[in-house]
Amino acid sequence: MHASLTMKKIAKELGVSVSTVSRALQNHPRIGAQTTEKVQKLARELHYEPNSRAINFKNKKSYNIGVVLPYLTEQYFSIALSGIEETLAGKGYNMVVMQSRNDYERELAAISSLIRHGVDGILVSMASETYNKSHFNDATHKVPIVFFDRVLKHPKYGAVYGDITKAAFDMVQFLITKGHQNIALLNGPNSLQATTEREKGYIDALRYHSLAINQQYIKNLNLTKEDTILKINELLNLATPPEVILAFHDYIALDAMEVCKQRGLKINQDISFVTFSNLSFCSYLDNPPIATVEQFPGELGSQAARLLLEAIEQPETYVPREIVIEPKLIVR
Amino acid sequence: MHASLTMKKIAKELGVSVSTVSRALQNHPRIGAQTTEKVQKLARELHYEPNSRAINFKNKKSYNIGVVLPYLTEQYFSIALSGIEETLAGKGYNMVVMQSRNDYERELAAISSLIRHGVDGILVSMASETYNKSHFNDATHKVPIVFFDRVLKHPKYGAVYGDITKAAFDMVQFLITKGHQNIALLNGPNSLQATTEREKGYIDALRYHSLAINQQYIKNLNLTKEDTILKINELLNLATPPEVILAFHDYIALDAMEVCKQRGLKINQDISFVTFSNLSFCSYLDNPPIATVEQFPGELGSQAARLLLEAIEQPETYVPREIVIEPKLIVR
DNA sequence: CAAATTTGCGCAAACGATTGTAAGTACGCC
DNA sequence: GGCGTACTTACAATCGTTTGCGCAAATTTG
Repeated sequence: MHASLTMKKIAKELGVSVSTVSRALQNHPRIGAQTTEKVQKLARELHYEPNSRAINFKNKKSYNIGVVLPYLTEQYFSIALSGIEETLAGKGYNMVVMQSRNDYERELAAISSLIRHGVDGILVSMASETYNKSHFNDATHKVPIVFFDRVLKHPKYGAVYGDITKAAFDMVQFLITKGHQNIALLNGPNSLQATTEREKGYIDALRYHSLAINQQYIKNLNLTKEDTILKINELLNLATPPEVILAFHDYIALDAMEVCKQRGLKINQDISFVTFSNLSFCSYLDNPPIATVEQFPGELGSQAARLLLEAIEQPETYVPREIVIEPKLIVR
Repeated sequence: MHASLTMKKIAKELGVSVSTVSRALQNHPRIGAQTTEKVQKLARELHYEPNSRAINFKNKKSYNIGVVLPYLTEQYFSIALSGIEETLAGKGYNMVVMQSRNDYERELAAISSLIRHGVDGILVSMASETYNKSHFNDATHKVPIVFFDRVLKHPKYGAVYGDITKAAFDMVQFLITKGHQNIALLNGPNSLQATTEREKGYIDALRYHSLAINQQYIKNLNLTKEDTILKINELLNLATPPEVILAFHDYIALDAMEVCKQRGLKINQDISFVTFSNLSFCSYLDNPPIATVEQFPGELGSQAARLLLEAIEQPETYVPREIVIEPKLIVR
């Protein structure tokens, strides 16, 4: 492995100086044509490749971007990651990926590890358990940070996210116009901004259509399966159980559907579901959620990557800003 | 951002030399107690962090590992990636992820990009369209390569994979003991080693139980949905259509099931499915494949990462080797 | 033909940290 | 008091590349 071929060797071989080799390889005009040719020929023959570690050191850049997200195995995030990869690859950057597993400590460790490894910037989709946000503040003194999807809204950070309030509003409005009245909301954890916005859209739509708001229809989940089962049972045990359940995630809907089936309810007949994530496998279900919201995670990731690259490459003119991606209602 | 605090500044501030600062921060015994204390105190106050780019340069290491796999969005690979991340993080390494999208050119570009970015080693799960393998040979002159799952078996490379032949054998044997005779195989593309092995296990099991091998029951797919639909229709159009179909992937089974349903067949009644990947959402199906093979992708990734780290950290004693992970038959 | 300009190339510093070697001081011992 | 031994710290080289500057030789100009 690695004979460690440097410019020095090429220079010695040809009896010229290292600086001449360097300039010849860059086609610098101050180097003569024959010398340039001679150097490039030998470099090609020896398969010379510049030492990226030395170049990174000199340029104070690594061309690596850190990405911190809750779970790689969640399709939503892996699609976002795909979008990020695509955008970065086009600009010569690679991505270093770490999972927070929705854990604050891990998120902290991931960010500091990325900084220690010398990434040029960081894309973050926050862990649901992140209540203390000061580590982002510390980190941003070192490298620019852009949030995507699970964002921290603050003028200091760039952020790319979907308009959850509107998505929830549209969804509820769709259900109302379909004739539904008893619509429950299986919402996410309180720590996520999206949870608040989803609830707002839900309430706004009910108000807009002059329907009563039943607080018992609104449940916040903590992302564990037990809690989902608990909360769906609470809904089904109500005097007037909901006809439609708005689940913030496909997997939540699936778990809830299981409970319904066990209780003898027929999905899309006795009770229907709509969701907030459009995962590919749902189309294979016999009774899929009747509607869903496409949030374009790939686009989210891609835009966030673009924003971060701007922060890295034009730091003088860059102003952190927020980009909103319009979600789209999909009726099955 | 970045005031670029270096040892030089600390040294100047305290009127000592840079080397003293360096050694004081390492608690080197040659530096006096007060000096060490003084340096560390100031470093703490100024939030000094060593410049990782300079250290990477000096150590000729980046503590970054490249990972090239077909698709991030395939749950199987994202689980493997999770396993890789976990193992690497424990050893102070981060991972740089790239997708080949099963395309040879992209795989090539990914590997050379990783090398240019200075990763210390590369984990690869090969693209299905990779017929020419010479780029791996070129790359391994620069950094060690370890394959996982979709491996290239060659003494030069480490490799971690599942025993597909045994898995297929066990699966077919299970079906035979359940009384099935007409078992078809929807296999992967020819370019993948696993395809050959799966076919071998399938044939071995039939032979072992003295059953005839019907070549019409064996179909190789090219991973496009159209091809899957075409091949499943060919199977169903046979004079004696199969009772059970062994699909090499859950998504293939799902697409095939769709076709069956459209043709009025009842899943798990008129025709059954078994698969070779145990994706989480299948448990939510009303009629899931009756059996599947758990291949432990996380374990695969984790072991591959361990092997690669060995190649990187003990290059003198490292000998490339193959690690086989025993798959497990799961009956639903 | 001398002066001015261009052309071609090497020297050396720089990036930030590590580390072998040297050099200085203080101490104890005979 | 001189010398060996600790002890403490500084100097300088090094990793591989880039780049400003300077110095020759070649060429053009008046």
